[in-house]
Amino acid sequence: MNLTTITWNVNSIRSRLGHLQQLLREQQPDVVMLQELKCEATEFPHLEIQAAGYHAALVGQKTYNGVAVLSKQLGRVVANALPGDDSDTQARFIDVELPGGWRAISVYVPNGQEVGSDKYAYKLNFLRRLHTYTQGLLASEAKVLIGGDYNVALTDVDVHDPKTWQGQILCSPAERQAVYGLLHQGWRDTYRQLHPDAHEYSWWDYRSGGFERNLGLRIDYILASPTACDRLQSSAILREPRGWDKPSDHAPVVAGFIVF
DNA sequence: ATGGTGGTTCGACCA
Repeated sequence: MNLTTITWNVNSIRSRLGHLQQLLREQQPDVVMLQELKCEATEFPHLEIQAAGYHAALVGQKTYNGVAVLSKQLGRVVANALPGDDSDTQARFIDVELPGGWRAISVYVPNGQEVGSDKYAYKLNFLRRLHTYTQGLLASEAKVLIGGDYNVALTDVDVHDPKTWQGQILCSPAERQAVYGLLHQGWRDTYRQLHPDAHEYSWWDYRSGGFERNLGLRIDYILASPTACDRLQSSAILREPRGWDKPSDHAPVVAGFIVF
Protein backbone atom coordinates (compact mmCIF):
# COMPACT_ATOMS: atom_id res chain seq x y z
CA MET A 1 0.00 0.00 0.00
CA ASN A 2 1.14 3.49 -0.83
CA LEU A 3 0.14 6.91 0.48
CA THR A 4 0.50 9.53 -2.26
CA THR A 5 0.67 13.14 -1.14
CA ILE A 6 0.85 16.37 -3.14
CA THR A 7 1.43 20.01 -2.30
CA TRP A 8 0.37 22.65 -4.82
CA ASN A 9 0.01 26.41 -4.85
CA VAL A 10 -2.94 26.69 -7.26
CA ASN A 11 -3.08 30.52 -7.45
CA SER A 12 -6.89 30.66 -7.15
CA ILE A 13 -8.78 27.39 -6.80
CA ARG A 14 -11.73 28.71 -8.81
CA SER A 15 -9.47 29.55 -11.77
CA ARG A 16 -7.61 26.24 -11.41
CA LEU A 17 -10.48 23.84 -10.65
CA GLY A 18 -10.18 22.06 -14.00
CA HIS A 19 -6.45 21.58 -13.55
CA LEU A 20 -6.96 20.33 -10.00
CA GLN A 21 -9.59 17.83 -11.16
CA GLN A 22 -7.22 16.57 -13.85
CA LEU A 23 -4.38 16.26 -11.32
CA LEU A 24 -6.61 14.27 -8.93
CA ARG A 25 -7.67 11.96 -11.77
CA GLU A 26 -4.14 11.39 -13.05
CA GLN A 27 -2.27 11.07 -9.76
CA GLN A 28 -4.98 9.65 -7.48
CA PRO A 29 -3.34 11.25 -4.43
CA ASP A 30 -4.55 10.35 -0.94
CA VAL A 31 -3.71 13.74 0.54
CA VAL A 32 -3.41 17.14 -1.17
CA MET A 33 -2.15 20.30 0.50
CA LEU A 34 -3.25 23.41 -1.38
CA GLN A 35 -2.20 27.05 -1.10
CA GLU A 36 -3.49 30.36 -2.46
CA LEU A 37 -7.13 29.34 -2.73
CA LYS A 38 -7.98 33.06 -2.98
CA CYS A 39 -11.57 32.55 -1.84
CA GLU A 40 -13.77 32.39 1.23
CA ALA A 41 -14.91 28.98 2.45
CA THR A 42 -18.38 29.68 1.06
CA GLU A 43 -16.92 30.14 -2.45
CA PHE A 44 -14.84 26.95 -2.27
CA PRO A 45 -15.93 24.34 -4.88
CA HIS A 46 -17.10 21.85 -2.25
CA LEU A 47 -19.36 19.82 -4.56
CA GLU A 48 -16.71 19.34 -7.25
CA ILE A 49 -14.07 18.28 -4.71
CA GLN A 50 -16.51 15.88 -3.07
CA ALA A 51 -17.45 14.49 -6.49
CA ALA A 52 -13.75 13.81 -7.11
CA GLY A 53 -13.74 11.68 -3.94
CA TYR A 54 -12.20 14.01 -1.39
CA HIS A 55 -12.98 15.57 1.95
CA ALA A 56 -11.81 19.16 2.27
CA ALA A 57 -10.60 21.03 5.35
CA LEU A 58 -9.79 24.64 4.62
CA VAL A 59 -9.19 28.14 5.83
CA GLY A 60 -10.51 30.66 3.33
CA GLN A 61 -9.91 34.34 2.73
CA LYS A 62 -11.24 36.74 0.13
CA THR A 63 -8.79 37.63 -2.68
CA TYR A 64 -5.62 36.52 -0.86
CA ASN A 65 -4.08 33.42 0.70
CA GLY A 66 -6.28 30.47 1.73
CA VAL A 67 -5.06 26.92 2.39
CA ALA A 68 -6.67 23.48 2.34
CA VAL A 69 -6.03 19.81 3.00
CA LEU A 70 -7.92 17.41 0.73
CA SER A 71 -8.01 13.78 1.80
CA LYS A 72 -9.73 10.61 0.66
CA GLN A 73 -10.31 9.69 4.29
CA LEU A 74 -12.03 12.13 6.64
CA GLY A 75 -9.64 14.21 8.74
CA ARG A 76 -10.01 16.35 11.84
CA VAL A 77 -8.80 19.95 11.93
CA VAL A 78 -6.30 20.40 14.78
CA ALA A 79 -5.48 24.07 14.06
CA ASN A 80 -6.65 26.62 11.50
CA ALA A 81 -4.08 29.29 12.29
CA LEU A 82 -0.44 29.45 13.29
CA PRO A 83 -0.21 30.45 16.98
CA GLY A 84 2.01 33.24 18.22
CA ASP A 85 0.42 36.40 16.81
CA ASP A 86 -3.23 37.11 17.51
CA SER A 87 -3.15 40.13 15.18
CA ASP A 88 -2.31 37.88 12.19
CA THR A 89 -5.59 37.23 10.36
CA GLN A 90 -4.11 35.89 7.10
CA ALA A 91 -5.28 32.39 6.08
CA ARG A 92 -1.93 30.64 5.69
CA PHE A 93 -2.00 27.56 7.91
CA ILE A 94 -4.10 24.48 8.55
CA ASP A 95 -3.16 21.33 10.49
CA VAL A 96 -5.26 18.20 9.93
CA GLU A 97 -5.12 14.86 11.73
CA LEU A 98 -5.74 11.88 9.44
CA PRO A 99 -6.50 8.21 10.12
CA GLY A 100 -3.57 5.80 10.59
CA GLY A 101 -1.40 8.16 12.62
CA TRP A 102 -0.78 10.60 9.77
CA ARG A 103 -1.03 14.35 9.96
CA ALA A 104 -0.95 16.90 7.15
CA ILE A 105 -0.23 20.61 7.38
CA SER A 106 -0.73 22.99 4.50
CA VAL A 107 1.28 26.19 4.87
CA TYR A 108 1.59 29.29 2.72
CA VAL A 109 4.64 31.19 3.95
CA PRO A 110 4.49 34.94 3.20
CA ASN A 111 6.38 36.05 0.09
CA GLY A 112 8.16 38.89 1.89
CA GLN A 113 8.16 41.23 -1.12
CA GLU A 114 11.63 42.70 -0.54
CA VAL A 115 14.44 42.14 1.94
CA GLY A 116 14.13 44.68 4.75
CA SER A 117 10.46 45.51 4.11
CA ASP A 118 7.62 45.19 6.63
CA LYS A 119 6.42 42.14 4.72
CA TYR A 120 9.89 40.61 5.04
CA ALA A 121 9.76 41.08 8.82
CA TYR A 122 6.32 39.43 8.81
CA LYS A 123 7.75 36.52 6.80
CA LEU A 124 10.65 35.97 9.22
CA ASN A 125 8.29 36.20 12.19
CA PHE A 126 5.92 33.71 10.54
CA LEU A 127 8.83 31.29 10.04
CA ARG A 128 9.82 31.71 13.71
CA ARG A 129 6.24 30.91 14.74
CA LEU A 130 6.27 27.88 12.43
CA HIS A 131 9.53 26.71 14.05
CA THR A 132 7.91 26.92 17.48
CA TYR A 133 4.83 25.00 16.30
CA THR A 134 6.79 22.24 14.57
CA GLN A 135 9.04 21.69 17.59
CA GLY A 136 6.04 20.39 19.51
CA LEU A 137 5.03 18.02 16.70
CA LEU A 138 8.32 16.13 16.73
CA ALA A 139 7.73 15.08 20.32
CA SER A 140 4.89 12.83 19.17
CA GLU A 141 5.20 9.68 17.09
CA ALA A 142 2.75 11.01 14.52
CA LYS A 143 3.76 10.76 10.88
CA VAL A 144 3.64 14.44 9.99
CA LEU A 145 3.84 16.09 6.57
CA ILE A 146 4.20 19.84 6.16
CA GLY A 147 3.49 20.67 2.55
CA GLY A 148 3.51 24.16 1.25
CA ASP A 149 4.78 27.15 -0.60
CA TYR A 150 7.68 28.13 1.67
CA ASN A 151 8.68 31.05 -0.56
CA VAL A 152 12.33 30.19 0.14
CA ALA A 153 14.83 28.53 -2.20
CA LEU A 154 16.97 26.61 0.28
CA THR A 155 20.28 26.43 -1.60
CA ASP A 156 21.80 27.71 -4.83
CA VAL A 157 21.02 24.31 -6.41
CA ASP A 158 17.37 25.35 -6.09
CA VAL A 159 17.92 28.53 -8.13
CA HIS A 160 18.32 28.86 -11.91
CA ASP A 161 20.68 31.84 -11.60
CA PRO A 162 22.18 32.04 -8.08
CA LYS A 163 24.28 35.13 -8.88
CA THR A 164 21.29 37.21 -9.91
CA TRP A 165 19.23 35.98 -6.96
CA GLN A 166 21.97 36.23 -4.33
CA GLY A 167 20.63 38.05 -1.28
CA GLN A 168 17.29 38.72 -2.99
CA ILE A 169 13.87 37.86 -1.61
CA LEU A 170 13.26 34.06 -1.61
CA CYS A 171 17.06 33.54 -1.34
CA SER A 172 18.29 35.83 1.44
CA PRO A 173 20.43 34.33 4.23
CA ALA A 174 17.93 35.04 7.04
CA GLU A 175 15.00 33.28 5.37
CA ARG A 176 17.16 30.36 4.25
CA GLN A 177 18.46 30.08 7.81
CA ALA A 178 14.89 30.03 9.10
CA VAL A 179 13.95 27.06 6.89
CA TYR A 180 17.24 25.32 7.68
CA GLY A 181 16.13 25.68 11.29
CA LEU A 182 13.23 23.34 10.51
CA LEU A 183 15.60 20.79 8.95
CA HIS A 184 17.83 21.02 12.03
CA GLN A 185 14.82 20.18 14.17
CA GLY A 186 14.62 16.90 12.27
CA TRP A 187 12.27 17.63 9.35
CA ARG A 188 13.33 16.18 6.01
CA ASP A 189 12.96 17.76 2.59
CA THR A 190 11.39 14.74 0.86
CA TYR A 191 12.30 15.81 -2.68
CA ARG A 192 15.95 16.52 -1.86
CA GLN A 193 16.12 13.30 0.17
CA LEU A 194 15.65 11.23 -3.01
CA HIS A 195 17.18 13.64 -5.55
CA PRO A 196 20.29 15.03 -3.83
CA ASP A 197 21.74 16.85 -6.85
CA ALA A 198 18.78 17.54 -9.15
CA HIS A 199 18.30 21.08 -10.48
CA GLU A 200 14.51 21.12 -10.67
CA TYR A 201 12.20 23.97 -9.87
CA SER A 202 8.65 24.28 -8.58
CA TRP A 203 7.90 27.92 -9.45
CA TRP A 204 8.44 30.05 -12.55
CA ASP A 205 7.45 33.72 -12.85
CA TYR A 206 4.61 34.41 -15.27
CA ARG A 207 6.60 37.35 -16.58
CA SER A 208 9.21 37.26 -19.34
CA GLY A 209 8.49 33.66 -20.36
CA GLY A 210 9.97 32.32 -17.13
CA PHE A 211 8.73 28.78 -17.65
CA GLU A 212 9.67 28.51 -21.32
CA ARG A 213 13.21 29.66 -20.43
CA ASN A 214 13.23 27.52 -17.25
CA LEU A 215 14.01 30.53 -15.07
CA GLY A 216 12.70 28.79 -11.97
CA LEU A 217 13.18 28.34 -8.24
CA ARG A 218 12.36 25.40 -5.98
CA ILE A 219 10.29 26.98 -3.22
CA ASP A 220 7.58 24.34 -2.65
CA TYR A 221 8.37 21.47 -0.32
CA ILE A 222 6.85 18.52 1.45
CA LEU A 223 8.74 18.30 4.73
CA ALA A 224 8.33 15.03 6.62
CA SER A 225 8.91 14.06 10.23
CA PRO A 226 11.54 11.32 10.68
CA THR A 227 8.76 8.78 11.35
CA ALA A 228 7.13 9.69 8.04
CA CYS A 229 10.39 9.93 6.13
CA ASP A 230 11.27 6.36 7.17
CA ARG A 231 8.47 5.34 4.78
CA LEU A 232 9.39 7.69 1.94
CA GLN A 233 9.27 5.83 -1.39
CA SER A 234 9.13 8.40 -4.14
CA SER A 235 9.15 12.11 -4.79
CA ALA A 236 8.82 14.31 -7.84
CA ILE A 237 8.05 17.76 -9.12
CA LEU A 238 5.24 17.56 -11.67
CA ARG A 239 6.36 19.96 -14.40
CA GLU A 240 3.51 19.18 -16.75
CA PRO A 241 0.65 21.14 -15.12
CA ARG A 242 2.82 24.27 -15.29
CA GLY A 243 2.63 23.92 -19.09
CA TRP A 244 -1.16 23.50 -19.25
CA ASP A 245 -3.42 26.25 -20.61
CA LYS A 246 -3.70 29.15 -18.13
CA PRO A 247 -1.56 27.43 -15.49
CA SER A 248 -0.70 28.22 -11.90
CA ASP A 249 2.79 29.69 -11.63
CA HIS A 250 3.66 26.74 -9.33
CA ALA A 251 4.10 23.04 -10.12
CA PRO A 252 2.68 20.34 -7.85
CA VAL A 253 5.21 18.46 -5.71
CA VAL A 254 4.57 14.78 -4.90
CA ALA A 255 5.81 12.48 -2.14
CA GLY A 256 4.84 8.82 -1.83
CA PHE A 257 5.05 6.78 1.38
CA ILE A 258 4.73 3.10 2.20
CA VAL A 259 1.78 2.21 4.41
CA PHE A 260 1.68 -1.16 6.09
C1' DA B 1 14.39 47.36 -19.62
C1' DT B 2 12.92 50.72 -12.18
C1' DG B 3 10.15 46.44 -17.15
C1' DG B 4 7.47 41.93 -17.60
C1' DT B 5 2.22 38.53 -16.52
C1' DG B 6 -1.65 36.80 -14.01
C1' DG B 7 -5.64 36.67 -10.24
C1' DT B 8 -8.93 39.33 -8.00
C1' DT B 9 -11.85 42.71 -8.96
C1' DC B 10 -12.83 47.04 -11.52
C1' DG B 11 -8.08 50.52 -9.31
C1' DA B 12 -4.78 48.66 -6.90
C1' DC B 13 -2.84 45.04 -4.53
C1' DC B 14 -0.10 40.97 -4.36
C1' DA B 15 2.94 37.68 -6.17
